[in-house]
Amino acid sequence: MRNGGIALDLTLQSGQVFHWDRREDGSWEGLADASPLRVREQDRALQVVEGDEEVARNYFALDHPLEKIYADFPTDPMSARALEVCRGMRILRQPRWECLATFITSSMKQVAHIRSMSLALRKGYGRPLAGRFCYPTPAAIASAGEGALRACGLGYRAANLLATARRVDSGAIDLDAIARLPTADLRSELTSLPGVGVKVANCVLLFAYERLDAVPIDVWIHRVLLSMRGGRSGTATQLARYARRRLGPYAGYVQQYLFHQARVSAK
DNA sequence: GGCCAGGAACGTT
DNA sequence: AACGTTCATGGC
Repeated sequence: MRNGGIALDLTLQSGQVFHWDRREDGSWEGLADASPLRVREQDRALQVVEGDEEVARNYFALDHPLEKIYADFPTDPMSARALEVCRGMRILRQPRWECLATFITSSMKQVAHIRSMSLALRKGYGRPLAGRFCYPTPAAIASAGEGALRACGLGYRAANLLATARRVDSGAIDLDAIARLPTADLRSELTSLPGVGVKVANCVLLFAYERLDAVPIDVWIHRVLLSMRGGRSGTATQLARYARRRLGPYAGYVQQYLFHQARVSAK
C-alpha cells in the first residue's frame, strides 16, 4: 500500500472530527467542508464511493508520509504500543473555521457530546447539502443569539463561540491569511480569540493548519505524559517541554496515537 | 445519581 | 509565574 495507507475507522473515531457517520456496510458518510463524501476502506486503501477523489485525498491527508512519521516515532513502550494499536490512523486536513469553532465547544466535554453539539449547530444554522448539513458559517453563528446557541447544548461556551464568530465574520481576524505565520505567531493569533486557550489552539494548529508538531495537552495526554516521565507530578508548562523534547518532529501524530490508545484502554 | 469530560478566564497567592 | 474557582451540560 502506497504511503502507509489509512485505517479509516480509527481515523474517524479518534476525536479529531465529530460529524462523520458509519453505515451498516462499514462505509462512512460526511462532508469535507462543502463536498459530500462517502468513503470506505479496503485493504488499507481509501475508496471513494461517492464524491470527488481529489477532495477526499486532500481531506484524509493521504500525502502525509506515514512511513517516515513512523520511522521518527519515539521508541518508549507507551509510544510503541500506541503505534501498534493505531497504525494507519491519519491526522485529517480540516476546514479552519469548522475546526476552530468545534474545538471552542469542546472544553470540558466528552467526545460523544461534542458530536451532539456539532449536529445541533449544523441542523439549526448550517446549509442543507445532500441530506446532510454544512457547518454553519461565521456569519450564521454570529447572527444567532447566545440563547439559541445555548439551546444547542453549549452552555457557557455559547458566548465564546458567538464572540469568536463575530471576529471572524467582521474580518478582525483572517483565518486564511494567518496560515502563513510561523507556528508560534499563529498560536498567539489563535489564543487571542475568545474561548481559545493553548490547548484548543494546538488542536487547531494540528488539525487545520498542518502543524504536525503541535501537541494539544488535554487531561488524557496529561496523564500519559506524567506516566511516561515516571509518574511524578508536573505543571502544564513542564509537560509541554517534555513532549517537545521526547515526541519527535511529528509530535502531533504521536500525541494523537497516545490519546486514542489511552481512551480505548480505559474502557 | 454522582462523577467527570480533548479548558478557558479570571482572581489570589 | 504558579494555583484555585467558576462556568453548563450530558454521557456513562
